[in-house]
Amino acid sequence: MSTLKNEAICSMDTDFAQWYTDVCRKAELMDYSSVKGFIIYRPYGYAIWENIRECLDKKFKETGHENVYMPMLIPTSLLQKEADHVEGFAPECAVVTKGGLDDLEEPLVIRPTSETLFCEHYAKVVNSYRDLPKKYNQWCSVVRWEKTTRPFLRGSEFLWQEGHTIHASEEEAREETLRMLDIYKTTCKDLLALPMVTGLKTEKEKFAGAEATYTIEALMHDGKALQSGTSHYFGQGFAKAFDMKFLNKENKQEYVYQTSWGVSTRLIGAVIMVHGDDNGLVLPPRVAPTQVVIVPIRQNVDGVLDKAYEIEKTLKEAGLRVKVDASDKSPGWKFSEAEMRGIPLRIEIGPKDIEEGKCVIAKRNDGVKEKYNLDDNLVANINTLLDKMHNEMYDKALKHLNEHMTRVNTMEEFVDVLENKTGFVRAPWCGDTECELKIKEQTTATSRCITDQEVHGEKCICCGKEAKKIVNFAKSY
RNA sequence: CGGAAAAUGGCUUAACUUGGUAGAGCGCUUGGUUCGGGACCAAGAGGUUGCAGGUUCAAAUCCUGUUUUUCCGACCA
Repeated sequence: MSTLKNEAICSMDTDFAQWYTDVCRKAELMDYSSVKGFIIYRPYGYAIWENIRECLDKKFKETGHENVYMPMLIPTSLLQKEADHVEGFAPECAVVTKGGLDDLEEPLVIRPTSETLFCEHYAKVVNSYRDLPKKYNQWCSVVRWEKTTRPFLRGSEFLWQEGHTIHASEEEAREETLRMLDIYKTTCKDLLALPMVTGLKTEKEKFAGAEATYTIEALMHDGKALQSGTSHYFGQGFAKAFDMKFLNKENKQEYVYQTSWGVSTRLIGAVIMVHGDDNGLVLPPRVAPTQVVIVPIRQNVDGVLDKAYEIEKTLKEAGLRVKVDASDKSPGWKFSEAEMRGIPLRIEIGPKDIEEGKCVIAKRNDGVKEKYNLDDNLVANINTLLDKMHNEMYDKALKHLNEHMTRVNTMEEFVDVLENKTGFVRAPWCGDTECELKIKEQTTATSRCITDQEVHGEKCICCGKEAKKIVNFAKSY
């Protein structure tokens, strides 16, 4: 492995925030627009999102969900129907007040999330238990007027999917909430090589209007947590506010049981901050827009480019996403470029290799270079390498997560671990929002999720009262 | 939203303190030689300095406002 450092990218240890920004821009994932918090998703960055979307969309459909599209604008009065919901979202809404040159009768909110729109629609179309469940999803962007913005992690506009389902029973809705949480978790593992910590949010952290919020939390390279997706059980809260009733089997009116769940382009931020290194992005093979880049060496020597294209054709036919870099840059330049963009495998092919009937394949995650025969096994070898890389990346991330998951019993330990070791800190908690706020004030750490660990007489690290839960705390993005 | 810093060809930047024709490196274009970790030669193109005002004979430079970005807090997916 070369020790060459790309000068364009700040090293992670020098300044992690700067490193992150450098990677986003130099890997050409995004660019800034002239409106604060609204970014341009460049082709390479958007392609990652498309791959995430494709994978999830398939799973949503397999589990009986249908895609729909709701309007972007919500009448203010509609957003205000559910008290907790409006209280949670009102401070960060962008509002349209003019149509053409005239003031609007009623201001229209640009959707920060679409619960209210789905509720209004569901209330109209559902009459009987025979109409249930309704399991809709939409892919769209939402707008939340954020004060501090960062590419992919927190934007004023971001791309996401929001699933909204209604059911005839609490049991079925709760099942749905957990099913979608599991789909998120397994997709993160199988597609993005991201291990997730999952659990229930506390009262303070849960979604505005939800009865229960489940979360998937990832641990970034710098020891901070990132909420990467949520799945909510709403009970009948919205149903009552929006009058979503159905006639059940006993011929009685009943309110529907509801869920919603979403993941966003924030997942791209997680991929960058979990897998990346000082040479740039490192993309998990299954989500990488380009899985293999072929770099011809001495490409103007007869037969070299032909061979490169021949390999490309073979790999493409095998369903791999592959590109030949036939630009007239030097090979070294191409290597660096491919590394910066996180392309999983790089095939080097030159006159010497062709003579030997071989090629060199370099792995992005660890830089290991090996020779492979240019024979019928090449595709199989590459697929093996890609799977191996995926597992190595997941295992490395999981190791990092496990090493930064610390159980403590006192406030002193809590502060010490948080400051010196970073990562998730597991601590007993009495269940009081008061204590959560105090912990946040003292340490800047927030509760990320409640674990399912049993409590055996431990005391709350904040107030010393009987603990009710063991909670994962962390500093977070 | 508070505190700090920044904005000059595509990128990194010089000139700003002390006002006087915006300079470089990389990248880009054309031609040629190269090619196993960011190659080289030659000839070109590209900026009026984030935006808006003000001061001045004269503004990248001084003043005011504003927008965007970065970092630190508060808020939040």
